[in-house]
Amino acid sequence: MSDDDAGSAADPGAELATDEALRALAEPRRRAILRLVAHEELPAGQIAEAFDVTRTAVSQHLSVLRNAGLLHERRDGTRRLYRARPEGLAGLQAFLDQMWATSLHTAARLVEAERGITEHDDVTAAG
Amino acid sequence: MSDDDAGSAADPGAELATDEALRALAEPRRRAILRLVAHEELPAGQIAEAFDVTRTAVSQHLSVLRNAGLLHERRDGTRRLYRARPEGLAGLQAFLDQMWATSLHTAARLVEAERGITEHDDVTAAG
DNA sequence: GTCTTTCGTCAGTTGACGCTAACGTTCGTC
DNA sequence: GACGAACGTTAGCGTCAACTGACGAAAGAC
Repeated sequence: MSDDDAGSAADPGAELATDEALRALAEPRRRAILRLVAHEELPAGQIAEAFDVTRTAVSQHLSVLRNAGLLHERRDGTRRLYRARPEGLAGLQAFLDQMWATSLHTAARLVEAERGITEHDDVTAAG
Repeated sequence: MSDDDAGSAADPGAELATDEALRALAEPRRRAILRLVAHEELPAGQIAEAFDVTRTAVSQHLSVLRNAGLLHERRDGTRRLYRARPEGLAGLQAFLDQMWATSLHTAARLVEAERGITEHDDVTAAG
């Protein structure tokens, strides 16, 4: 908490959750897994069969996704059924919405300011 | 394009753009930079001063963000002014929206199916 | 109790990424 | 033309993350 944290978010807790979710989604294979279990609930083995990597790799991906709050796990005997967890995306939605609104507002403001310069009008409206 | 691409998106081009944007946003410092230039247009040097890493590191982050389409660059003499580019987030918005809708729909469907099992009623409504 | 199935976890290796330091480039000034 | 300022780029290094193979744990079948 010094002069280092330049663009800090309003809620640090939400930022941490967003960080995990973002890091989890940054991997293409994890996004593929998420898309797979977004359509239907599937056991780990069946998810692993959909890719040409080992079960181990898929299992680790599932752990990352689950820790990020993006996956819902349900036990069924020896099997573990997974499905996407919509709530896990809420933080990202909020992050993107705020970023979108802020940058759009700034862009509009800059365009207006530049138009004021190029047209060389009186800038009584500004301020 | 074999049995490997399990959860392929509808538009492969959009997927590539989403991948770059997601990888760019996975880094906390890059998100901080993006938040910084979302509020106002800033030269590279001033952005670098906001963090306790070298100009080089910040410059590389700026490159990543720019290549991901998340940043707008404008020359002003020797200076280069940066601001967030809202359009770059559009692909992510679409990705999240679709994922959200699909997983929500699936979750509702599964709940309904399980309710049909537990209540053991006639399932004439299903289908 | 024993065996099989399903799945997670633990070392170990390899590739990717972020950081620093040094150098090159472009622009403005005198 | 020479100099300084503002940035980008490259090479090298350390670290983290993804992958594989081997092992362990939990649940059902016999």
